[in-house]
Amino acid sequence: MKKGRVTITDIARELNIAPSTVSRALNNHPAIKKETKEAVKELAQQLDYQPNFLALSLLRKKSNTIGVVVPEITSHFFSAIITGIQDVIANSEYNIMICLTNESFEEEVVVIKKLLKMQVDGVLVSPASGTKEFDHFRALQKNGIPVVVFDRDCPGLEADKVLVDDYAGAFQAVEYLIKSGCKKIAHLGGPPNLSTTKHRLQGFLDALKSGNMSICEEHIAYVQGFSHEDGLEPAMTLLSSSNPPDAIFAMNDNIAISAMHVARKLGYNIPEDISIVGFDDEPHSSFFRPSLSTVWQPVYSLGMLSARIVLQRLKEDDVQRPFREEVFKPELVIRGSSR
Amino acid sequence: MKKGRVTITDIARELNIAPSTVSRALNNHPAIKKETKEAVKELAQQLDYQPNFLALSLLRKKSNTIGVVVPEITSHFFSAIITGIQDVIANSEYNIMICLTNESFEEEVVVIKKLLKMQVDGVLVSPASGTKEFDHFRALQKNGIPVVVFDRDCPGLEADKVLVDDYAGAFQAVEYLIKSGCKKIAHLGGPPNLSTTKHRLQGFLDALKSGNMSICEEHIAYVQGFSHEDGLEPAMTLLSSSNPPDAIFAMNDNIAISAMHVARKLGYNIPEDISIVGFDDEPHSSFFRPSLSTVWQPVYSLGMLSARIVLQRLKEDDVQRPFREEVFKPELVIRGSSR
DNA sequence: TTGTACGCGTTATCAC
DNA sequence: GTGATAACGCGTACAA
Repeated sequence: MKKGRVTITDIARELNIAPSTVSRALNNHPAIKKETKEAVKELAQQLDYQPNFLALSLLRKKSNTIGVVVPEITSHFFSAIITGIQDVIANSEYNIMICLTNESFEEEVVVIKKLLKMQVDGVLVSPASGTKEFDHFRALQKNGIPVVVFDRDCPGLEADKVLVDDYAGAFQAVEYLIKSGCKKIAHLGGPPNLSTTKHRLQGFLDALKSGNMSICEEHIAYVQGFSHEDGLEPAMTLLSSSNPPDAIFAMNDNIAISAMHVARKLGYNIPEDISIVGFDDEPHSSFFRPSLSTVWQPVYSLGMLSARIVLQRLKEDDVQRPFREEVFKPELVIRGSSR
Repeated sequence: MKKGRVTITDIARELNIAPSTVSRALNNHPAIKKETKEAVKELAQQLDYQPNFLALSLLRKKSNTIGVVVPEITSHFFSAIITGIQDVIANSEYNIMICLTNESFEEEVVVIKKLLKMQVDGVLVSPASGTKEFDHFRALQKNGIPVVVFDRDCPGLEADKVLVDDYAGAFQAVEYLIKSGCKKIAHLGGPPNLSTTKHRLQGFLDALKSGNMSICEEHIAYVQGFSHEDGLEPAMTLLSSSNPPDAIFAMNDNIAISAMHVARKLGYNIPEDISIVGFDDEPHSSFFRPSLSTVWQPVYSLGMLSARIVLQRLKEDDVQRPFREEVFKPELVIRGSSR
């Protein structure tokens, strides 16, 4: 009973039986005398015996850990997804290990290597905005580690995927802006490489086309990142031009809020002079004045489903089921920032 | 070279040497022939040998993992702290395991047990709002696991602590409100048990006292949680009473924003009729109209310092240095929601 | 019904 | 300089 934790050997010695018997008793092995079993269990309880997780992991070649790789967690978007993941995993035998890439491809590669070294059993990943190659993910798969991609797609990578129909969300938002009478609709897009950026842009373009509106190149701008600050300059360029738009469909709520901020500074009335629509529906977005129209995404469900898919893969083990691709439908939420 | 990962035994067999020699070569043991060393390293590289983390952990009785326990991560506050922690830990030999308690004492106990079972080497924790006893944390310490408490204090628990001077922050905010001419200052406090709630309340009370203002019980209300929704009803009660306040000092930005929302609905002009000050300085707070006056906290630094302290404890090992208690100073940020 | 022996992958210790 | 051996804690095939 010294410093170290109590092991089955300690219990065995105490009871004058073999460690293996203790092991069997603890694991409810059928062929074990009721009395020994009870004696063992009682002593184990009394000594507060805890099975050694590390030893079990080594023995089973299974760390019971699932890696979760995300660009960042300070936005509500990813933190809500992670909460969904966590709530599912917490009720399983697994633990999750959250890794941040800070939107950097290089850091992502490092993190994946780390997870590989740690022998995680599965990985959930939303790639960094700079990630164009996916060989690091394939390296996981080659080692038998199932990979589930969520929110941001990895084109060409064969894996389970849980995505959002960004195209439909964007299309719906822009279609609504057209119907509400906007004639010059601009788009503040995200980092160009991202699947979400591409799909939302395409939804924007197709909605314009289907509404017989002309597409004006100068009404499309891109932001460098996803924070409020990243939206200020592009919004300013857009709104202070000689041919300003009368509506903005922004990549996300932060950017939309920056645009609102800039628009007001320039003397625009919202929504009278300009309509603004965001994407994500962050909790505080409805508290702005005017409250922000936006596209809601089922973030929590997205996290939960991603986690469930990994757990199922882990259960199947060797069975080779085809990859799943689940696509959630976002929903337009009309509030005060648009006509 | 079948499914399993390549081990030092594989390399040893290939080279007709002993596994222990391979181990020494890989670890740059001084007494080892240059040629064997090079041969081993080359083959290891070629075979993409990865040391087995699990085996090492078992051998060293050290998981190289640090547990991080927080109530939630959807607020910017905790997610920014975690980002700070992660940025420090990422440059060490350790990994972090983030666990959410959802502000529940019961879940917190479960999570701590899990971390104990996983044999984490250290734990960073910010207790749930319902946590009043700390025996589960003491259980960690008894097992030789250093505990660092951050942001929310655990009174009576002997441990390293990284806190914020909530009292000073609150005092400063309320003192400012008094100086700006407010006569009836209300407080929207948090869940009563939390150290942060208590200290901010005390700062509020003492500032009133030092300003020779009377303290009006009906101008103090409490919210159940920290989201926008939690602030609506208490704010409504406060503002629709027969004796409404002309200023509100709120527990955090979310609650302050709810109060602004309610105030506007009731026809108040901000800040002419009522001043509102929050706490936290969330990134979007400056984008509200009027922009929110609030108390800024050095969240990222708080996370970094907490992580550094744990790392140092882990390095010291057996040395019994006295516990540290670091207190960060918050800063009042005056913006448009106050006179 | 229970004990013995072995292996999971690695390193430290003791031989040679 | 290098090889054999033990040990970390556990589960299990095999033997009794």
